[in-house]
Amino acid sequence: MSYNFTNKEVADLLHNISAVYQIKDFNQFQIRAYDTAADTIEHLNSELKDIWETGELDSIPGLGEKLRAYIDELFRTGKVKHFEEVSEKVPDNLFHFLVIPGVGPKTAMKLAETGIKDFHDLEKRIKEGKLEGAGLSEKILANIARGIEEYKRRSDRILLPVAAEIAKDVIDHLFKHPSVKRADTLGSLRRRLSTVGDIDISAASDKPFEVIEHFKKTPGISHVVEAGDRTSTIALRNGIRVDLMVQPPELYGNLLQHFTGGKNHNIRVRSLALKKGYSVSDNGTKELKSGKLHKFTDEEAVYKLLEMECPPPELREDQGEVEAALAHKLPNLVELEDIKGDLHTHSLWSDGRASIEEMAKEAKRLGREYIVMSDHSYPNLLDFKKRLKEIEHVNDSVEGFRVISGLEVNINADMTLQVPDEILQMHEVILVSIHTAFRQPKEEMTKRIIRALENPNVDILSHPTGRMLLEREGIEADWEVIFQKVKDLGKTLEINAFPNRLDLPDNLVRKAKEYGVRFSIDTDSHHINHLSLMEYGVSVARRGWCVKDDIVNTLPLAELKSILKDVK
DNA sequence: GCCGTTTTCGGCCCGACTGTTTTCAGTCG
Repeated sequence: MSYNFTNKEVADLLHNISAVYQIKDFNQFQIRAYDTAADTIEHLNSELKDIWETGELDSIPGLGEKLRAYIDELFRTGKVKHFEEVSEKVPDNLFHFLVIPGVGPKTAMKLAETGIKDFHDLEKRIKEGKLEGAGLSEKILANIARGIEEYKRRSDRILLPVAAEIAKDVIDHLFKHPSVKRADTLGSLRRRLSTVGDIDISAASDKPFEVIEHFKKTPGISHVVEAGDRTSTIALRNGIRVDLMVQPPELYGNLLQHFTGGKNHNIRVRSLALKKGYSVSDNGTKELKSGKLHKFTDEEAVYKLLEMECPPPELREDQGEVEAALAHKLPNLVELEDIKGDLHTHSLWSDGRASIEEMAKEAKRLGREYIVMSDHSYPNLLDFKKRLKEIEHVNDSVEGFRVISGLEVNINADMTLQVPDEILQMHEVILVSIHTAFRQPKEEMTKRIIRALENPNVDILSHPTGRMLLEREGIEADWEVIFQKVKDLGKTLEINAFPNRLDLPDNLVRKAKEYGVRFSIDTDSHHINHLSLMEYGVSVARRGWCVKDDIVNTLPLAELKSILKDVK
């Protein structure tokens, strides 16, 4: 008998206990321990419950004796006595208010003590001016009101390419100020996470105040959230927040280093620096003994002073990259330029919006050597032979480029494939994927995928989890069993580059790589414009620590044939 | 509450901005 909690639920619980501790003015380092543990659990590669079941909780950094015992108690009994005791006199509704930007535990407590029931009640009372005497000044109340508006408008997170596009516009605007010498993305956008919350931007300039003033005039701005001497936050009309940090050019490397890494990466690096006698911040690296300040124009130098390699931004999550950088053993990650072809594309023959020839020409223009034309295998709609003829024809007419015949075949809910083997055998590359019955139980789903992989005609498992970012969760399956099977059968796992998929997700890519699995990075293009989305799949692969050799479509056509045997 | 090549106690990353604070608390990243 045990109770189920997702990683997110456990993380939220620990964050809530941290809030309770903050209200009670507990030791700040205890508070931090809860938040650190929560963050670690939220970003775990595997389900915490699975790790608990195999008795390996002690493999998780940041979980000591006490937190491990609490988590054990949680999974066994469904609750934690200590958590209940410590939150006994804390009103539950407090936690509703923590989602409002600018409202932390202390403010939330004041609101809860005033007898406000929930978010909507709060909104109503502020509008009606009924919150005087709550121990909150007018300015604070106005700030909360604005926070509520912002929270309501804020699309939770945005897709990576959307964020990248907005950031590009902001950076273009910044460069219109003559004093701006350099400008880049920072934070989760620079680390290329699949989805991004806030957009962080850096600028190098000797006139930070002027640049902040210029930033306040960014096109599309709704209002200025805050503005200081060299940092500022604005909210755009679409509800997205943009942070700007400015440093003079000689400190630009320090700035990039400080605001690129994830929280845990930064803590690791700065702790390490302290042991070596340095205090690291965006204002320079200070030698503690002499007080000497090292200023760096480039961030590589910050790491070099600490006798480390400079980890690529995508790796700065404290997932082993600090150790690798210290040992000078960072992987040489795959790059967009390494990609030679695209193994998953669609045309007018299924749900694509361009002909095979148009797709081939555009792919060639982008420098690719080949594509797999993998239309859906609609069994009653597709004239397979006629389509193969057309592929042949395009191969004759588009010179120096190869269209490989393929199909994307549904794995039916009953574990059969959408079309019979004789159809599969007519094609050079077969991708399989789940498009229906996403909510099957884990065991059944795992068996369903493995059955499909065991078909000797099948080459690639496409968008394996079926997730749609910001829309729906992926399927539940025993991924480690599947990865082992993919490896044993010599099949390929797809990293789907389409922006709302990015599937496999980066954490599972890393896990699959441990099993020695090889990957393809494919755009799943349905339009010629989609063919250039490859870079987002490459970002996922890089976040999963993939090098060139892990990716089959870095191979030129001649060598690809050694892996995809039916390719002529 | 966690952690260890200064180890089982005594430390724990660093800084910006806002409010009303004349030295600091709260929030955020």
